[in-house]
Amino acid sequence: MTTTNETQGLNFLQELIEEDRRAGKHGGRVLTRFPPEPNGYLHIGHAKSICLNFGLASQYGGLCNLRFDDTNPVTEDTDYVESIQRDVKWLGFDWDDRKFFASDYFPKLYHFAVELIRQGKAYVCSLSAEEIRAYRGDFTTPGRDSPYRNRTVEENLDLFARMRAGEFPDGKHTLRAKIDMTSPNPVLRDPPIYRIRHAHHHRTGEAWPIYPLYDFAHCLSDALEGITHSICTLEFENRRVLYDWIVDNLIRGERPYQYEFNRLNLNYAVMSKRKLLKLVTEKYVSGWDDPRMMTLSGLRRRGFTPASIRDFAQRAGISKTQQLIDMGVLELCIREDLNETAPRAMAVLRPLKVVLENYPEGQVELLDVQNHPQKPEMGSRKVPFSRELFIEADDFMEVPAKGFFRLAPGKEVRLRSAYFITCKEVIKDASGNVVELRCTYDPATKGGDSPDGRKVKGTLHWVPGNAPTAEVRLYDRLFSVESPDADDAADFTTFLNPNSLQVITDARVEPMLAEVAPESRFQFERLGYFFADPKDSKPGKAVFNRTVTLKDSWVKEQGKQK
RNA sequence: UGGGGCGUCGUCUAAUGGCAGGACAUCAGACUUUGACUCUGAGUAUCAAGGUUCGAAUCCUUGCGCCCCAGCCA
Repeated sequence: MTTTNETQGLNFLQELIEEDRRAGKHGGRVLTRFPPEPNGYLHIGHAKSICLNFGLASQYGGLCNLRFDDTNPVTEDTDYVESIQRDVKWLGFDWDDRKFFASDYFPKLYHFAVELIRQGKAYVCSLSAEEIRAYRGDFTTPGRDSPYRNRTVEENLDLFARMRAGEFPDGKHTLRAKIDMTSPNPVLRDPPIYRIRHAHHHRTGEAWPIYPLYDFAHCLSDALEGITHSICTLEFENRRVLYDWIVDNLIRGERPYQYEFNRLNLNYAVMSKRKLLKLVTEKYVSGWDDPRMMTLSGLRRRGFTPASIRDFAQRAGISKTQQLIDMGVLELCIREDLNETAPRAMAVLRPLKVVLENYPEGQVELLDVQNHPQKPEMGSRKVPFSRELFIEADDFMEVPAKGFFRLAPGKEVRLRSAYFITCKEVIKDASGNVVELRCTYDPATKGGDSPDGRKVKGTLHWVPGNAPTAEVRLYDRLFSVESPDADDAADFTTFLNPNSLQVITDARVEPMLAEVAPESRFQFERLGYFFADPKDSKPGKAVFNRTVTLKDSWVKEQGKQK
């Protein structure tokens, strides 16, 4: 899955693991983990981490655990646990029976904490949250010791036991690691490792009134599972010394090590869970699986394939520099996949009626149309052709622009796999809108080839005049600026793209498309790749989501002419 | 401001003291029954200044810029 491109070197983590294996570290073993907190849905950035952790493991003959980092009961929920598993599986990865929860380790973590107290390296602090903050100092001024720092081991043991017993209200005490209040790294200024929280936990219920904090729980969970390489993102870099301090004090022998790589950012999108949550709860989008969301469930509903996302993660790459990937890369990945696999079909988004004046009234021909121009093995289908049809309104210009080689008065074009037609007359309504084209067809060009060898520049897609309708949802990037969250002053929602969703309820589609099963993928020729919506599409009432457009050098050309 | 990290084409990523390469994007062209796909070609980069060296993106020094850290979130 993570195949190393031959022209590329190894990334720094692959190098590091290879060095470790050469040196016989961990006995040559590789065990990684993907550690989501179940407080939101997975997004494309998580996909990079999943591909990395599972990919590295499989590349080096190891395994990757799925571990829910569920140490904060107030934000976490089983719905999230389920969505995360669904998404990881969908992406194509398997944790077998290695599904773990940090909450499974609560008893062991509690004993580790007691052990730390016994070593004189942790104490119960009775400062309030505000006081702790005040005592911590800031970047330039060192912190001051808590007045509770020198409680005896016995007193700490007693207090911690009573915290665990639920004797104290939230916030009354914390258990803190006793490290160094003057450290230049604020992470080491006696960080709290347990807090009192009388809350319902999605798995342990009311069993625990105290919960470990990330820094304490994560490294020890890694150690308990025998993780060798604990890979996280760059913002955890300053915490590595604390990771090491805890592990060094509590784990003997084989131990995990933390390494950091760059988080993936995409332009014209937001990636933080907090912001995605806000989009959902404040209804800027229809839900976590809104096809405009860069969540895995959103991308899935948009029509992205797991392979395209894996390819994307591979192309993004791993390093330690800030990464802002161009949306074009994601689009390339899905186009490349779907170009190979998606059968072609014809749909007209903005129908313009065409009447073929010389085509016999009442006649219907079933024309044979290829399902894929480069893949005859994908077969063909029949599309009914008759006197009345629809073409795309955009494919006609009464006064053709320079370089426009579609239909215009007096001009001849090809209808895909059908006939050459020539526009004879333009019919308008009272307000001057073009409502119908009167054309003639050349019976000798059946199938789209002219026996006399005359060429035609444009080929248009079409549907029969009695074509069924379908709903089509056109999606565009959710934000109109490259970095919606770069501006601290303005809320990111002010940069939402007002045109990110356009719903067409009366598109006309070739008959076969109206009966398609949900989750079918097609290329609508000349328009883009479309996906029958998993929730809303039904045979007889089709709803298509546009996954991505085709590249369009005509709109680009028009842009240049302006 | 103290600490931690990072600076290579517009973007992402290689080159591990020895020809700055690849991908995306861009531009030009070929092909085309999808203005798609495919193919061909082009331009574009080592943050800066010094130093070490036969030779520096790589090593050293100084400077500059960007990111992260002052939750009882992860």
